[in-house]
Amino acid sequence: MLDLRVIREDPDRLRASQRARGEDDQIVSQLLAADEARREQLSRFEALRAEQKSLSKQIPKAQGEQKQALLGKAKQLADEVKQAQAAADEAQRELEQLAIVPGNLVEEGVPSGGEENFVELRHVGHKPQLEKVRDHLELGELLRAIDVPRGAKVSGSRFYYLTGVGAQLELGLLNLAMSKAIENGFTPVITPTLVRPEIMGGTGFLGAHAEEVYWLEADDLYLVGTSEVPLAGYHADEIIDLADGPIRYAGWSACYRREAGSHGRDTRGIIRVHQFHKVEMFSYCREEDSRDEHRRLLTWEEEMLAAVEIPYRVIDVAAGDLGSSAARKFDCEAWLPSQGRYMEVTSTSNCTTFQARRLGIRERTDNGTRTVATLNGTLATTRWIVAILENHQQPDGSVHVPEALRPYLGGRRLLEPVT
RNA sequence: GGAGGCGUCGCCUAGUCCGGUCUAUGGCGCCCGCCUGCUAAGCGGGUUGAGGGUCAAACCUCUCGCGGGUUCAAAUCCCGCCGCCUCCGCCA
Repeated sequence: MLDLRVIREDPDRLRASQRARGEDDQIVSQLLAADEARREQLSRFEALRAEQKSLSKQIPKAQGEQKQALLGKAKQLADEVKQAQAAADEAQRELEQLAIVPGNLVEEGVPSGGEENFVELRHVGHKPQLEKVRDHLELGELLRAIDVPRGAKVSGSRFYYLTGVGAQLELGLLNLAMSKAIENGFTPVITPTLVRPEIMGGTGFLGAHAEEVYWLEADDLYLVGTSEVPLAGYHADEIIDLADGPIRYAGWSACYRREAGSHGRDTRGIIRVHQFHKVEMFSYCREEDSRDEHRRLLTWEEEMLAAVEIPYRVIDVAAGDLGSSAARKFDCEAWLPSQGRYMEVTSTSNCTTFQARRLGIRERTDNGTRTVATLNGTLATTRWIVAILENHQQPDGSVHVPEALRPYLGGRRLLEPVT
């Protein structure tokens, strides 16, 4: 949700932001009108209510006929107050419904356009020179690391088992990510993965992409698609202290996605699955610090990619592909030898105050409180195994283990096919 | 799953039975000022948050876990929900 003050004071900025996203800027005028209407209804209600209050004070003192007269008057006034309140509530609701429509104000410098209009910022690492390329699933099966048929048997399509070195690789990768996060000052957190509707909605995941989210009807709980959700909810309705700098959490969780709109995409292997694990960085900071914090999150992501020796590129995601809550988003995409393309492995978003406003996360200032900024970024996920297997494959189907992961794989430098 | 108890402005707490004088009491902590060689103590004032309003104030509305209801009037009565605690049952 946007700050209404921004809309009042600088509607043109919101119009420009809407256009950059490729969305309608008419909404801005509608918002201003709704805001004005709400203000009128509210002041009418407040005036009536004040009158009612003073009348209520006179009643217990009055006697006999005078009291009866006051009671009659009060009763009439009570009806008016109720009507005025209903009108004010309605105006408020209308405003809120409009206010959730526009996405976050796009940060300056974001490329405009849609999904394909991203800007490549840099390429890092070297693509492997391979004569014969096996894809991650073939390699995973040779290593007895990935078992898709049994995943499908037990749970359906887009489910899988990680077995043997596959399970070790996953645990190692996530542990490495956690260790690095802790070194960088993050507090490690294992989060709930079932959350209430307010939290899911407050984080912005029940908007356009509600279809992506699993919902447990019997309990009215949602399965999170990322620990960003419970980490954003962690300080919901709290006033936090940012005097000593950003508050940083590294969340470890299972993630669940319905992948409802992606039939036929990435159907092979474990690139796009319903359940995976992720270590997610999450920062709370002051709005004016959020740009710097965003760059730091990106740096930490790149350090992690360097640690597992994967070639990647960094892209600056275009305005139309930001999703509603991000003001800017950088993705790191790993090279995928089997497909000759890049695949998203991290994504870091600066949500500025967009999420925190809905969730009521503020800090104290000299005159009152104000909404903080939230940011998130991926540190490692199950999908990384795809990039690790493919980029480190050897001609015989074995896989080189990046040095940083060796401690988690019994010191092994090479994973070899099981015969 | 069963039974009972609880939720008040940072923390603790009075108020809830019996609706109006609650504009929510007191203490602790914190902030400002006064006083006192320093410290401690003492004295006076302030101290939930949100939305309006103002140059700034004053001031107005909402806020006693959340939502609804009854009433001229709700912290107080009624209903629903959420959370916490105790005991019992079940369970990794």
